[in-house]
Amino acid sequence: MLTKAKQEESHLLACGSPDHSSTYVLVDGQCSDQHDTLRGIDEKLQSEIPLQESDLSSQSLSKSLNNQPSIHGECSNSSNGLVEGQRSTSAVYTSSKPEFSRLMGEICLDNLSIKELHETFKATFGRETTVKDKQWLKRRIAMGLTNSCDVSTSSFIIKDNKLVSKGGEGSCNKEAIEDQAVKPVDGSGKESSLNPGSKMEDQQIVSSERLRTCSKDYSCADEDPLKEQRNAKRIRKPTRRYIEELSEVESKEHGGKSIASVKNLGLGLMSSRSNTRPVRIASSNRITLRLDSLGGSGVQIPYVSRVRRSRPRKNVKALMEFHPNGIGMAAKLVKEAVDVHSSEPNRESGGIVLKASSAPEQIQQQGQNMEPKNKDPSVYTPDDNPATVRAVKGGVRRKHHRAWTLSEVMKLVEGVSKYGAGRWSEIKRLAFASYSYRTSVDLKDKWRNLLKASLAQTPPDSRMGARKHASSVPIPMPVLLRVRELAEMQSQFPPNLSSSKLTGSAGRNVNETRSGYL
DNA sequence: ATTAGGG
DNA sequence: CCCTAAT
Repeated sequence: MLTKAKQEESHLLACGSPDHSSTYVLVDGQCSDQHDTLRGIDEKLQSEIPLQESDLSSQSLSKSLNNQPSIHGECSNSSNGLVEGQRSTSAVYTSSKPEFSRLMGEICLDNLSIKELHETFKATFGRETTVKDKQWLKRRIAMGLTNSCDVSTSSFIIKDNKLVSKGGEGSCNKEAIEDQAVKPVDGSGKESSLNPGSKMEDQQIVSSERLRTCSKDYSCADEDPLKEQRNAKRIRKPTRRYIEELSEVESKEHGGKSIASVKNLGLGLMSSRSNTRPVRIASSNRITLRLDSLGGSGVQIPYVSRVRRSRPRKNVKALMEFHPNGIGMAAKLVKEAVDVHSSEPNRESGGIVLKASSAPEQIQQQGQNMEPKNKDPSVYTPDDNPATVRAVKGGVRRKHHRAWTLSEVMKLVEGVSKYGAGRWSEIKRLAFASYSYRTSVDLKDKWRNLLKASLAQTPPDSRMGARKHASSVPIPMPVLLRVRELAEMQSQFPPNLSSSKLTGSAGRNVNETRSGYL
């Protein structure tokens, strides 16, 4: 067992970058300058390809496209062997990935006309292309869909931005490249230097996870007493909310009032605090109102500038029991809020307040979270910077709403294909280890949306001109198709854990297969 | 602590 | 996204 794990680990390490996420360079109409630049480059690239093909990208390309059939073969062999009695979900899901890639890369794309290729390209990258070269189109699309990152595009992008030539690296660090693609010259060095750390982390997590999975598989015999799920949805009490989602209107009004109410309540405790931390009343609406409705005592609590909520909320609830009296509770809450600020600096709460004191925490945060900001040019948002929280305006939004990147989506899809829909925590820990935002719930939600989209994509282009959906990333249809496929598949073979009482060889194959993508 | 669903 | 209920 242990030795096997060791082997796998080393294999993993040998495979180079564990981050197999895609590196397609997306650009869409929103950034017009880049758009134009890229457009021009498309043509340029077209002619450059032969050259690069000969040296760098030819092997990587062939690796990404041609190598997979072998993996696939190996995989289907193993699964055929063991699918007999008890089905191994792992094996099944794992096999679907290469299948998909091959499908995309060879079957689909090969049969498409140039026009169709153009459409697919547009769907995949969110922009048009004028390139006529069928091969080139197929490759780019396949790349975008396959998550393979070693391609000519990377080197070329960097070249265009006059960045240090990363082209030498056969294995590309996607995040670094993407960062640089967006924010070429300035302080990006900091972030890129941090990347190796994340890579290591990723690897370690993966390998340890693999161990865990393995042992679990062996320990669990087949059990199927509860096989009813999937049919009946979980029934739940008609959910009763504490308070309706605040409307902007309400917020405005309370923004001004809360000051007064605070003063009236004479929470002197605040004034002492206010020396250290600038008062932020505008943003306290939400919590305030919530407390208000909870306590019923009309308490208004400032300072709690949109705290992470998950933690404080618990406390609020607990406190409610013992402090029907609003003031005492309020005091405690304030303290809580302060604690949160100091110990858990995060975008939501931190922002402004932290800016006053010092910034080192932010750096640390960046390092820990390895937030690949602005990975995707096409979904670039101006206030994407965690530190650049919406300051003045009273519109403290929720979690800043990070648009899902195509690469994120694909990671998600891949994760679901590997671990099954529903194992969000697993997917979170593995596929999304480097994305600190994106909670498992986020993943779940996104998957739900993807599913919806994939099922309702029948009318491809009815009316409703292309005005709205340009804002968010247009999910490539192939991906949607895969989503649908996975959904169907998983409804048939519920990812009932245990699933595999694999024989040694089967388990090994599964793991090896998976590492093939890393 | 995680997951499913409703909002 | 957020929130609650269920597990």
